[in-house]
Amino acid sequence: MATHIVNNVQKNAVADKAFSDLPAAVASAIEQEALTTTYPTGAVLFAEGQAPRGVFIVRRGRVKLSICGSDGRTLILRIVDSGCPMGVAAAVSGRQYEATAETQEPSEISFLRQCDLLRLMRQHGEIALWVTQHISQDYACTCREIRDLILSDSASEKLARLMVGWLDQNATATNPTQVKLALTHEEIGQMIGTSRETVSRLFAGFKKQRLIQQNGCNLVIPNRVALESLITA
Amino acid sequence: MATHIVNNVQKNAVADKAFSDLPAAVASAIEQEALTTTYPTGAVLFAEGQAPRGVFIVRRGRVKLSICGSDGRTLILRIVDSGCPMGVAAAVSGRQYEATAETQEPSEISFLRQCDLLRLMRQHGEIALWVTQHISQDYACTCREIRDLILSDSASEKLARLMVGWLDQNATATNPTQVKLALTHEEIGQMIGTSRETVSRLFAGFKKQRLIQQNGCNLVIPNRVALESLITA
DNA sequence: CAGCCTCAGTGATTGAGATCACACAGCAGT
DNA sequence: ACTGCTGTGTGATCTCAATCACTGAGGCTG
Repeated sequence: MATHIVNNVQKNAVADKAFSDLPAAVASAIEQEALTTTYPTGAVLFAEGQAPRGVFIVRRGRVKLSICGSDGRTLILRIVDSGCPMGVAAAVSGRQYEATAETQEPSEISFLRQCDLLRLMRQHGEIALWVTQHISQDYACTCREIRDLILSDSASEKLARLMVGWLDQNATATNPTQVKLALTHEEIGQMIGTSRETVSRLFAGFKKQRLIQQNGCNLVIPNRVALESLITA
Repeated sequence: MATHIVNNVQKNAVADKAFSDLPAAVASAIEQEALTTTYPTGAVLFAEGQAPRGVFIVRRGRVKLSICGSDGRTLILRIVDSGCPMGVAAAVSGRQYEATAETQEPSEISFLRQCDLLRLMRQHGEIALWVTQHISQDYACTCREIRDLILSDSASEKLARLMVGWLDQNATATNPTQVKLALTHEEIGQMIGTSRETVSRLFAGFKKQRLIQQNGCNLVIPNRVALESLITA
């Protein structure tokens, strides 16, 4: 019973976060239309190239957004967590999904059908604006991604960049120098566009240089500035 | 006199193209608010990192959209031509411009202030939708860009991809196997993320393999299929 | 416990492309 | 003609990371 209550509290908190920038009435309009489901790890919500069916909103869990080349190589665009909608651009434009969304852990996902989304957008200007701002956010994020992949051809710079990004996300945590490492070396490689082996070697190198320490899945970055100095170099 | 008339005709045609998906009344609402100016080659309309001032719409000419790394290297996202709005995402979200826009030839550009754009979006649902679809189009385009840069680490594959893209844009031309080469090798390198010298060498190689012929700024691609075979390879 | 996964660490080799360093062609201006 | 300037073509060298090929470490299941 206790856990049940806790779950409800969490759900509401997440809902607030998801639609925090919308009037409550409008948010509940979305809530009514959306269908929420629980997925296991590794579930594919939608795949690159599919015709859009609607928008998925992460309520709980983490989802990996990636694109892949014909040669099978994968690039992870970003990891999406609670409160973020996915596939908005595709749903609005009718163009095919630009990426593949796959759950990284058991996740609770809300789904809003394309036609319902468009209708809601027409009815409520605020929703249209909300959608637009989320797309432009995704766009900006993708531009940063592309920049980080190009402006640094040294793999160590890319890794340093990624880690600094982790620190930024962690700014509010109790221990801001520590991040939970929820990705395999392979996945890290897919985020920065290098091979798994290179990531292994870079980790070893960073440890030797005392830039990072690792115990289990906890990554400690004692000296952020030192890491940042790798970036401009 | 004759040339003057021709110019007017072109302008109208362009305007039609720009707002072809909007009701005429709404399009003219935009026209009224927008301020059209002529820029020389090399003018910077807005730069990466600047606070957004509004949307720029290309009426005539071509504009280069690029992002650049701290080390000075540049990546050209795309070349924008008549009818396309630029900086929409930034104007809508209030986030800084994600790229730099620079004219590649003398160009006529309309400018719509951010506040006017937002007001128009609120007043006319169609404009909001139009904006949203343009952003999602930019997003999709950027995703393709990122894919093409990653899924091929051989430079020749990237160049082949780029050229096939040129052919696609040229589908309607009188001679569909011929494209006008309006970019320097340096710029081509910036589009596919390689050095100028590599582009030179690749061109030489392609000519030797009879994949392309070049006289002046005309590029003839006699055998599209052969070029495409480089891509999956 | 043995067998079988997935991850991680590390050496050896290799190759593609960056970089440096030229030479040259075309074109504008004084 | 002389001087710049910008864009191009090409050789020589070098460096970084991909790739191949292992060895282990830990976790799960039968």
